[in-house]
Amino acid sequence: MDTTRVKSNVRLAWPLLSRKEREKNIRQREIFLAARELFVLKGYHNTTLEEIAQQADFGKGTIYNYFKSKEELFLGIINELAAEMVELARTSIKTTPGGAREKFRAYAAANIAYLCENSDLYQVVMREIHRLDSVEHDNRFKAIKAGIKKVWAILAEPLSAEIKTGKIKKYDPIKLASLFDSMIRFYHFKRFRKKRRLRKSDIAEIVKMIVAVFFDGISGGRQNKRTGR
Amino acid sequence: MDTTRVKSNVRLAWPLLSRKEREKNIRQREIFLAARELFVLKGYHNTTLEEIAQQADFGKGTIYNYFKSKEELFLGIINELAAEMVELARTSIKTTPGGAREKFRAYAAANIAYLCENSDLYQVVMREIHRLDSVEHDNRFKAIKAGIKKVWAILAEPLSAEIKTGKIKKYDPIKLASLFDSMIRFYHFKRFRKKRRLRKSDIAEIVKMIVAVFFDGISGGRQNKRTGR
Amino acid sequence: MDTTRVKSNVRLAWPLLSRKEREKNIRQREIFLAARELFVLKGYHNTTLEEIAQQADFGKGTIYNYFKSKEELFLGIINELAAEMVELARTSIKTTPGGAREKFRAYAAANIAYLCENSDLYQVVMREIHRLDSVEHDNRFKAIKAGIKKVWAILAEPLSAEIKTGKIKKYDPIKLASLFDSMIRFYHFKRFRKKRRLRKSDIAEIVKMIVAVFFDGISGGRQNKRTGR
Amino acid sequence: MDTTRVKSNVRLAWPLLSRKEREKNIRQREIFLAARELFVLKGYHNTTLEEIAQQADFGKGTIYNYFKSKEELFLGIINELAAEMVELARTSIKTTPGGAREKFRAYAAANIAYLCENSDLYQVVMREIHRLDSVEHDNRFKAIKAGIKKVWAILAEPLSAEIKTGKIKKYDPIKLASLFDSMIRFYHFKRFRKKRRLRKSDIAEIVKMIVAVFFDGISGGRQNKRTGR
DNA sequence: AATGAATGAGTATTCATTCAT
DNA sequence: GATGAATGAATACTCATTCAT
Repeated sequence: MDTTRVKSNVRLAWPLLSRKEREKNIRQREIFLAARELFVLKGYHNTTLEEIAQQADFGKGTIYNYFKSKEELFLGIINELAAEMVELARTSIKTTPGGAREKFRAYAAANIAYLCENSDLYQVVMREIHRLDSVEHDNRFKAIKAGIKKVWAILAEPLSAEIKTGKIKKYDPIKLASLFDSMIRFYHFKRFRKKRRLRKSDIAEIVKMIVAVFFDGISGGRQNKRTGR
Repeated sequence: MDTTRVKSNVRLAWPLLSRKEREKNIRQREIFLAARELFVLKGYHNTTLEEIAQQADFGKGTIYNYFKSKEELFLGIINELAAEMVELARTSIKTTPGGAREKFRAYAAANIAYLCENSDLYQVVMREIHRLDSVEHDNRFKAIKAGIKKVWAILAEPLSAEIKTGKIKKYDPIKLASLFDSMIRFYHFKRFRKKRRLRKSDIAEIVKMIVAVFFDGISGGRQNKRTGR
Repeated sequence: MDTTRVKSNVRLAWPLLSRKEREKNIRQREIFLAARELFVLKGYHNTTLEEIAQQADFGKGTIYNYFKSKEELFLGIINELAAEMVELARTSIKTTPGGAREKFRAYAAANIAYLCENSDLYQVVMREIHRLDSVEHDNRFKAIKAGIKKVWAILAEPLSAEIKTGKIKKYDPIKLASLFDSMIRFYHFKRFRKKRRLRKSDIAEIVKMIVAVFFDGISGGRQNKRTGR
Repeated sequence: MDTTRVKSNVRLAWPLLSRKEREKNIRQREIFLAARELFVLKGYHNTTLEEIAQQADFGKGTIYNYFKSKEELFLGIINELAAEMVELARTSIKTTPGGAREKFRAYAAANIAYLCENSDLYQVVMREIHRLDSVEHDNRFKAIKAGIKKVWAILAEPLSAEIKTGKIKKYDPIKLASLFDSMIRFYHFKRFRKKRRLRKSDIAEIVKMIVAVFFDGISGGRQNKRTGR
């Protein structure tokens, strides 16, 4: 685009968006993040648009130039999370070399790290996601439902492969996948015990334990003496 | 009325509660259950006191003779669940003979069965529990936080014992306990995929799988052919 | 009803409504009238529920115990007017002895007198009725549309009869009826010229003129000297 | 650009308005018409400036360069109508040869034809005009009030003349004038019964009937067979 | 004790108007 | 001049809570 600016042949590769559009996106993102932060802090129902506006440092009405309603704002947040979770799973599983164990280790690490960074986001989504069964909101949550299923499908693949080779016991791979997902989530329950930010080593340790238990169980045998706590 | 109330003071033998008090308790319970059913069905925020009153077949004002506020009603429900979960854990673990594996199997079965019966209750609690971090509600949820910790402590005990004998690898028993808890919860995530009520055999199968994975891992070896899918 | 109160055989004929219901009706009427007064004064859009509540001397929420919405309140007012107009027409036409001229004279007098008493009501209805064509409100105004048609049908009857006898010229009686209605309405346009309440003699005079013009036209001839101004 | 703007000062010969001013007027007219169309379609309150701007193909802010406010825009429309109605009356009455009957026939035809062409405009004005009594808007509607009075005065003139000659009965000519106006308006009430556009012959027929009734009344005698239905 | 009518604080949303670009 | 993003006052409606009966 913008062929008039010929001389500078760099950086023009991508724009596609006018300055206005880019600024619009930025502001939309600002509102998005403000809403996220507040939903996280106080929950969906307990957050007023007034507060979101204040947090975003915009007027109340401005928000409606970017989002159709409070609910859409919320759904946007949820769907973003869903999409990122799927992307996370895909990347971890596909690009990590090795077998299921290595792939799952990578996935667990990435997942926990991500949810750590965005642990608040995770909280708010989990907090509200249980409306899933509520009739009226049913179809609005399609995206996240689909996302979860997709993640499980992605995780199930390497399991399937190794089940065929006998390297993994014959369980329903989808069930295993979702079981592993639950185990990852266990970490987040712990979080409400200690508020402190976690260090990388903490995550690594947690991941090691989850993966070890998932693949080898807790029974018997000699085992790493140091980390085994 | 109340022909037992003759001269005799016998009736004090057991109840310790006057007829009035007993009736009061009964009515309180009625309201409690009505609220629970609705919270479950529609979520805390989407349930009005009007509806609860109707469901309980009482006047709206009457509810305030039994509960200080809508929130207290809700906290009552949550705390009841917490107490029951603790009781469930205690019973399963203490009374089941055998080692950790047997005790955990019993606990998992009891827990899932219970949450199955009261799956709706579970849903509503999970739906709202994430406010735990929310500053303003922090202390109101003390009871359930304590309950969860208590459950973990109970579960950790047999693990500790077997870790000492080397029958179980050296992990932090509390972490293991909460990890197992997460695995049980995995079942509930599946629930929003299929609405149908589950049969007893379904539960048994799920329990078998969870316990097997938890204790033995998914790796290798010959394995029960029937359940292993 | 209420056969237990046998002795007093008077005044029990009608009640059918408990004291509560009667009080409810009274309060509903109070709100109704308050709304009417304000709609009249400031128009539908410029009247807030807050104001209505204040005028009715109730809390804002109370209004919603009696009317589903502001719009329903308004439609209630409109429909009431419509119903009363029909009743007015029916009574005037059916019960007045004599021919079309006498019946129309009675109708015009009754109509003007009524709209005089409730001239404000008439104003507000006219003010908003022109939304009739607005797509979205179309079916909500069914009642008043039907009412107007009904009035015309009632008026058309005696005209039809006399057209058959040749006493009245051969025009479409429905058109004549609506034309007469328009002529009555002319009086109301005048109203915005002079605010003062009108005396009975004013109405009589107006009616005489309208009826005279409608039946005999303005052309020619000797004519009643007193009213003819 | 603007090649006309050469040295010559000729272009001042006629317009008295600079090109700028002329363009300004044109744009103002565009906005005016856009607003009119929308007010007509959806009513004053239900039309947003956003929509007007879009319809006029201008930016929202631009409108404020031409009109001080939404209300002024609306008042402009009303006043224009008033002015045109006066002009219509003046032309019809003054230029039509013959007596009152002929003049009134011409006026009725012109009026109905005009309001037909602009029936929507008429609707919106009528829809809002009843605010006339509303205290706060009182003086803003001065122009249209004056317009209506003026129209009546114009109509009253030929009536006066013929009253003096005895050709018309002795009624207050102003009252007669406004009564005739009401009769014309009867046509517009009918409109909400049938949406279809009306043909010229329909108008002619209506006019004939109104004039006939107004001048001769509906009573008795032989009468034009074709139109008399 | 039971009731439910009354209450009004609280909220999402709209839209005329302003103003920086 | 033209623009439209930003604004926030304004408003219909909800619902937990109170209290007179």
